[in-house]
Amino acid sequence: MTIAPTSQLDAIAALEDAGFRITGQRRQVVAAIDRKDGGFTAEDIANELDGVGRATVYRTLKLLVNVDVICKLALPDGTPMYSPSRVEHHHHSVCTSCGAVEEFRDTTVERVLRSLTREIEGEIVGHRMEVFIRCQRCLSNDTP
Amino acid sequence: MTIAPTSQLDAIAALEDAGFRITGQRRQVVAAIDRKDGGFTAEDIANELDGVGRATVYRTLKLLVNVDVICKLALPDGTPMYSPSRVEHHHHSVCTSCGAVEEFRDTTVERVLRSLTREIEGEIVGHRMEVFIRCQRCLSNDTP
DNA sequence: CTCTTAATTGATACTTACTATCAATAAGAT
DNA sequence: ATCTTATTGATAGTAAGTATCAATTAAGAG
Repeated sequence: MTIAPTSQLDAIAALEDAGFRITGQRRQVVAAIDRKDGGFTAEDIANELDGVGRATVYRTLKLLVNVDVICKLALPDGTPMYSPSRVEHHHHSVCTSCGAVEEFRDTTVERVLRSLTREIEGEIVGHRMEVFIRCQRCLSNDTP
Repeated sequence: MTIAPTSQLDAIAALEDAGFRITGQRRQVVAAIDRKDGGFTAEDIANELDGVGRATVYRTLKLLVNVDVICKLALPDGTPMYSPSRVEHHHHSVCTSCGAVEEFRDTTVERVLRSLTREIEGEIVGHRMEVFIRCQRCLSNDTP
């Protein structure tokens, strides 16, 4: 599964295209996200960026979710996580031990959703699918 | 899709089987859940039950999730909802307008998960799938 | 039935993840 | 360079819990 990396420029362009102003703070948040490669929390970003207010971090993350630059997802207990969104129609695997997030695309999932159209009353407006795993690294650490 | 209703007794038995004590408060929480038929929030239960402390309501809900009597799920924005769990291996459709929750069982979903075993590194320990809908009732109210 | 003891409870305070308010600031169109 | 409106940050508030701990009580033992 090869993935074209979402660059800083893409995220900024996405905000610009959606008609939002490009501010220093938004650049900083995007740059901080760019440095991550797995999942991250809003607090991670807020703590890392002393020059940017907490409210602005949360506002910017919400914006980036809306323009599809990042995804908001959740651990089994509901703890929220964010993850850069690189693949078009994707889902996530989240390691419940270390919080590592991977994207995966599976056409079968899309097929399931189409088949659900028949099963479910009403209009499907969205979905969420997360697979919880123990990643290779954590499994290795189990039996040292 | 016919569903065998989970009764009060089932929930109490599940707690008992798991080695928990059966208290008046736990009975009250279970009874309150029994009166619901779609989704509900922890606050719904807490407000309805004046004789039971908030902490106890939250503790009992967590217990009931652990013994598989109810499920905890979430709206697209992450707002938590609970729902009685009647079908063995199921997923949820949640109406984003009115919060109505329906369970559905789709064997294709299970097949997808098995196929993901090949795609995903690490050991799958769980998953979550929610389909967001606008239910028939809400769709009807759209165009009066 | 009574005793004993560990599980459970509730009041309170605290935490996490945000959201609202609003005066001050700064993008970016002209 | 100016002006308008979006954006920001400090602060306070909300939602959904969790921790603490003394007081209570379920349920197994006798």
